[in-house]
Amino acid sequence: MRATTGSREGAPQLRADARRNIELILAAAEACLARNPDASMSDIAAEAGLGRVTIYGHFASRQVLVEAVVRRVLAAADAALDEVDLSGDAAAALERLVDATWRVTMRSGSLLVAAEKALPATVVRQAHAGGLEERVRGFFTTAQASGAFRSDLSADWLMAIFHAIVHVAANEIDAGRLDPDQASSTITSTMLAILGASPFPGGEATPA
Amino acid sequence: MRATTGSREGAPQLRADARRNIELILAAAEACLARNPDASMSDIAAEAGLGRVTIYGHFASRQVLVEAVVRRVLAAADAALDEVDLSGDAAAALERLVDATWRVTMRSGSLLVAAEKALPATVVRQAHAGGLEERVRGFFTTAQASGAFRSDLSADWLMAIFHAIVHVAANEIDAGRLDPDQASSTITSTMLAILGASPFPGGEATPA
DNA sequence: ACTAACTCAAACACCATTGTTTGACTTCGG
DNA sequence: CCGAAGTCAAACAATGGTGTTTGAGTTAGT
Repeated sequence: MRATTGSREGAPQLRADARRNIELILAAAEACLARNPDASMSDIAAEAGLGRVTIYGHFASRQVLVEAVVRRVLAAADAALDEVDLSGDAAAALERLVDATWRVTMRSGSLLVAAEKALPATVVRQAHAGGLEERVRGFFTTAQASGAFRSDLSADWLMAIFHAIVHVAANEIDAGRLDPDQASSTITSTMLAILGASPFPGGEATPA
Repeated sequence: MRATTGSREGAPQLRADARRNIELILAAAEACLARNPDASMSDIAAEAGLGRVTIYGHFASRQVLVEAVVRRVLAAADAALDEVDLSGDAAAALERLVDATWRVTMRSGSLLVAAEKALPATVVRQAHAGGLEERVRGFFTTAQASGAFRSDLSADWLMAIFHAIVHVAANEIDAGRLDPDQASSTITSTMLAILGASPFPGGEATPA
């Protein structure tokens, strides 16, 4: 091996199987860490069907690997959320946002926990800040400014609550107390209540 | 030492300093684990100002110690919440409940994480179930039945959201994005919105 | 004051993990 | 088909945790 890059640099021209294995490793690491943030390199290697040493051939350390996985997942999330139409009726836009966020979160699982444990914490926040957070915060603030959402709770607080509720839904499903099919609508309903907005026509049922 | 009990059993009649040290250990473990769920026995011993071996003299293993701490904290929480008057106006009762819960949570920190990592998970849920959860769930269900809170979200979901929001508040304070003095009122305001209830007279400001 | 209870530092065995090296083996690419 | 690139099992050192033993020192209780 030349330099245990793990990312693109000059142009080492990796062989085809090497590139394929890097992909396997990243996918395996993503799956393992989503299940258990403390997954070891052996676990990941086994999941990838490769030798543990092979991983070190491409990623210099566990930290480097975790960082690569986090970047990858966050990039995918960013791309997925970029597709979401946040214009038009705020309540309808929120439902679309929740749907997309929910799908993304299902894939990531406890990966964020692994990240915050193995990374300097500045890396995690910086990676989140680039695009992802800004997009959601922008949606909340403009909807607040237009009067569609209440303004007495800060956009930061709303974002934090939003993320937390999504995670709660995942936990509740895991505990068997929430039907997976109802997760998205339950999250939307809860968020709409917090935001002080009426459900859009055809959306959630209004309480008596 | 006789039997490394850690709890009451027959009646070994511990000496005064032993009893005092057990108290020190439990307090130190509570503080350490609240800070870092992975705190080692050495960390805890240092925090208590005792030798590591002394801990093993009273608690047979790390798991036993963590379990004891969890029980202790949960008992204290249960006692604190037992003091709360949950009768009368539902919104006012909620504010009292939030206040008490917030105070309790401030002390526990990430201890619950430590518990779920070191304990068989059945122990944790069982310990929670005894009194604590039942009291809160009971409050939600009766308030829902009386029409004070919306009924289209399950009491389980509401409880989970409640706990999550309290934790979010702690994190946001930690990140410097939330004023500690406003935490309790922000939580109350958010929960009232979710519950579809109007703030009680003299409570939170209503959004336009 | 005397004894039993308790504490504690040091050293031990044990285990899981990370990260490295070696040398034989397999596969890609020209 | 041949050489370079890549893989991998085995073995290695280093680290850091848990749990135990020992033996000497300290403290409580009577």
